[in-house]
Amino acid sequence: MAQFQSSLLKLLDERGYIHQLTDAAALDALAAKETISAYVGFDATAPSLHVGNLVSMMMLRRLQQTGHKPIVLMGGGTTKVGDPSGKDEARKLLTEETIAANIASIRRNFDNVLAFGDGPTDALLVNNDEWLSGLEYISFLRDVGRHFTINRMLTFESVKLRLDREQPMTFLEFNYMILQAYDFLELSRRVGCRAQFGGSDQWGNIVNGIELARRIDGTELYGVTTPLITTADGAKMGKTAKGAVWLSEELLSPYDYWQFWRNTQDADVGKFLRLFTDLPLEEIKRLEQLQGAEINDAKVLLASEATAMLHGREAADAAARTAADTFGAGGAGEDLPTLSLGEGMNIAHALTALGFTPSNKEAKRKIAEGAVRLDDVTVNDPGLVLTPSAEPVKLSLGRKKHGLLVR
RNA sequence: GGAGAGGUGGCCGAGUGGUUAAAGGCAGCAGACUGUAAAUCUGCCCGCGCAAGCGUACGCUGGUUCGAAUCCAGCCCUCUCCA
Repeated sequence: MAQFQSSLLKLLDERGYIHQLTDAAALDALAAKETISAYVGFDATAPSLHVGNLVSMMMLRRLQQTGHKPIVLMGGGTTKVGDPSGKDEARKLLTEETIAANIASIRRNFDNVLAFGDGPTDALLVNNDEWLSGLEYISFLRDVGRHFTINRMLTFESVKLRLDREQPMTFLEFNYMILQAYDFLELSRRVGCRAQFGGSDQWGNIVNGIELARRIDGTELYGVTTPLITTADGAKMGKTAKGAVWLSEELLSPYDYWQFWRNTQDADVGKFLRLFTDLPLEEIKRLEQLQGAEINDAKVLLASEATAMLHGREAADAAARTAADTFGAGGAGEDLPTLSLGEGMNIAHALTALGFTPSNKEAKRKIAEGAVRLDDVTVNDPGLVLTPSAEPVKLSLGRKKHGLLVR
């Protein structure tokens, strides 16, 4: 493993963020010498980022921690075009209003992760729509388009995949990678951005940008990609059956977010602590070596630190307290999801309303299996009608899903 | 353009007239064991309904039949080979 001089690359390296870098020595020297700025591009297709984006977000945080300037690039313009990779069919195009609303709410995902402002190392948020929408076709083709060969573009994974399957790929989408490369050039011109970070799937796009800037402006730019973060059993991290693990609390409550981290596998604890918390490495080393039930302490710490970074210390503490009350003491914490019974409600409907079961049918099955409890007493009657009581009642499905029924 | 093969539940994949809400696997959920872990074993796994029952479902549209995922016709899409 390379020995880095700059605190930035040292930190990224020892915490496990680095998969590939373009010119390691030069970037290292540059980061050791001066304050640099680097960016990560994010899609604006949804109103929130998810855990899959977290590694890149953390890279920006590390950048700021080591005295550099992070740039969050929102793909307002590129989202209008649609990334051809990922899904194998063309995405539906979003309206400008939706994109703007998405960007505004994604910005809040960063509230506690980065410090924004006007200072030299304060984070900056830019929208590539600023420069992409104003592009003039002919001059863009002459200045930028001539640096891309179709031959090369056709070899890109995202393109090849489509063509191999004979799925249509529109000219619009085909331009996506050029626009992404152009972003890097534009950011280097506008704010002197020197590096781009991204997932390993972004390697091609990053290299395109670096090459483009070298050819047009003669500027040296750098790229760093992160490894694909998988769980110990090989699954892509953050993908659950219910979909993405969202970062915004409107889509996933801080309590559920805390639970997501709390349920990390033993084998992943060290890796995740390094990537997703600011805990010192010596402590992480100690924590990941805990054996048996003791490693649960490390998971609690992981959950609380990760939640605090996103939702604030207060929300993290509340989630931790609720978990301790519910799982440790066998009681019920105040942070559990609650359901208002109103006039009374069938128990199966309540389970579905809380999101514990996908359908009433499934809820009844779970009751038949003996998995449903009211204040820790197993429920046997699938037709049970719940009536509101003064005191909240705890409704549980299995070991992990708990909710409060209130009047 | 020609010839062949095929489109089945979240995914893979069996099924070629009735007992088929559709084998099996994966994923998922629950139970046991544990540590809110992993592994393992067991159960569940379209929806509505307290229930009886009802509604949807095997690419699309129509047809044959008491009865169709299964047969027929047309259409759409995919794959392989030839031009």
